[in-house]
Amino acid sequence: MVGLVDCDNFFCSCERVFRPDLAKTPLVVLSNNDGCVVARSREVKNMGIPEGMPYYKMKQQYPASGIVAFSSNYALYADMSARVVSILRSEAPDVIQYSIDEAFLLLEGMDNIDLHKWGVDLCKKVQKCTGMPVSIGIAATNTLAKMASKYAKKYPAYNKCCVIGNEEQRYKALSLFPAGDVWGIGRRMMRKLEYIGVNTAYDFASLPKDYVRRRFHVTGERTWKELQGIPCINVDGLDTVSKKTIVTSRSFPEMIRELGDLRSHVANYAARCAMKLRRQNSVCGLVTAFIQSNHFREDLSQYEGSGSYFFSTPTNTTNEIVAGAMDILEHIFRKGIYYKRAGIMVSDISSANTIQPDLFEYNPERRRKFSELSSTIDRINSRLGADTVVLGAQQYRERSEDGKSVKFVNAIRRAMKSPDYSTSLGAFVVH
DNA sequence: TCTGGGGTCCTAGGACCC
DNA sequence: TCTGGGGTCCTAGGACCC
Repeated sequence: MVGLVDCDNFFCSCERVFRPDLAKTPLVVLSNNDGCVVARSREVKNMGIPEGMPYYKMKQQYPASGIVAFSSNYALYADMSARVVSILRSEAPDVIQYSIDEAFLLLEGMDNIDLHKWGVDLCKKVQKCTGMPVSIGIAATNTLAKMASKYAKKYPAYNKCCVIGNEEQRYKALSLFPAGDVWGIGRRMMRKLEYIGVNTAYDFASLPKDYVRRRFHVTGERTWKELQGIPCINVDGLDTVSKKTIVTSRSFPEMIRELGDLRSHVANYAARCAMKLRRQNSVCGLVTAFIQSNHFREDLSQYEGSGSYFFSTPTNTTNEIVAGAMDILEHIFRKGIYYKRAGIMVSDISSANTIQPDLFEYNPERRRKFSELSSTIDRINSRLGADTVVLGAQQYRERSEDGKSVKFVNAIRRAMKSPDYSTSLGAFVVH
C-alpha cells in the first residue's frame, strides 16, 4: 500500500501557524508581484473564488468579504515543508516528497497494522509537531491514494484518513469521483471523455483497455491501470534524482523597455539558475534565455524572443552562465517593445563530477578559478544573506535625479509578505 | 493600473544512418 | 512510367502535475 499525505491549503496554513488569530478568517496567498490568488483557505474556496484569479479582480468582485491577503513567503513555506517531511520520515518506512505540500509514503511491511488508525495518528502527530493540518489517503496505487486523500479532506467523518483497502471501497470511491479530478486526467483529456459520456472515475475505469490505449496513449493507460489497483506510476527517487532542466523566470512589476534594465533581470535569473545547478552538483551544456511582451495588453505590439548558448565545456559558474545569457539577450532584444516577462532555462544537465571538457578550448586553470569564485560567492551569500555578493550585471539600476548614481532596488512586489518566522531572527524584532 | 512559476513525460516527425 | 526498407536520435510541442 501507498499513502499520500497532503497538507490542507498549504500556503494558507503556513501563514496561520504563526497567526492563530486568523484561524477562521478567509485567507489568500498571492503569486509574485501580488498578481494572482495561488492559495485559498477553505472559507475562500467556499465563496467560489477560483484559483488563479487575478488579485485585483478579486478585490473588485468581493469588496466586503473580509479576505486577508498575503504575498508569498517562500522561505517560510519551504521551511514548513521540511518540518512536515521530517515528521513523516520519523513514522513511515519510506517517504518520497512529491511537491512542496505532498509526499508519498511507501507502506511496506505494514500488512498487520490498522492503516486507518495509523493514518489518523500520523496526521495528529504532524499537526501537533508542526502546526500543519494534513490529510492522508491510503490505497494500492498512487492514483488511488491521491483519490483517497481527497475523500479524507472532504468528509470530516474520515478523521483526515481515508483508506481504499478492498474492492468494495474501490468501487465506491471510483463511482463517486469526478473523472476530471483524477490524477493524470487534465482538461484536454476530460473534454474528450465528456464527449463519449465518461463522467466519473468509474466510467473511465470501465472503458476497454485497448480503447484507452488507442485514444489516450500510454499515459492514459497507466492512469486507467492505476485505477484498477495495478501500480504503474513510479515516483521512486523523484526527490533525489537531479533535475533535467532548471528554470528561473519572472514577470516584472512594471513593463520594461530598456535593454539595460532587461539585462539586470536576466542576469539575476541566470545567476539563480547557476546557483541551483551548483546546489545539485550539476553542470549544464546549454543556457536558453527568453523575453516576452505583455500578453494582456492587446493594444501593444507583441513579441517573444528566445535563444540559446552552448558551452563547449559544461559549466555551473555564475559568470559563464550570466555571460552566455547576456550574449543571447543582445541578439533577441527588439527596440520599442514593452517587456513584461523574462526567464532563463539551463538544460543538457549532467553531473559536475564527470565533466567532459572541450578538446580544443579546454583551459583547466580558467575553469578552476571560475569554479572557486562561484563557490566562494555561495559561501558568502549563505552566511550573510542572499545577494550579499552579486555580479555587476545583476544590479538593478534605479537612477538618481542627476543620472550619475545607481542604486540596488528590489525587483519583486511583495507588499503583504509575512515575516520569515521560522528562518530569520529578524522576524521577531519588536519595533 | 493590475493577470505566477517550475517541472516531467510522451509523441510525431525530421534528419540521419546503413 | 518506374525511386527500398529498417533503424536510431533529436527536437518541438502537447499534456499533465503542483
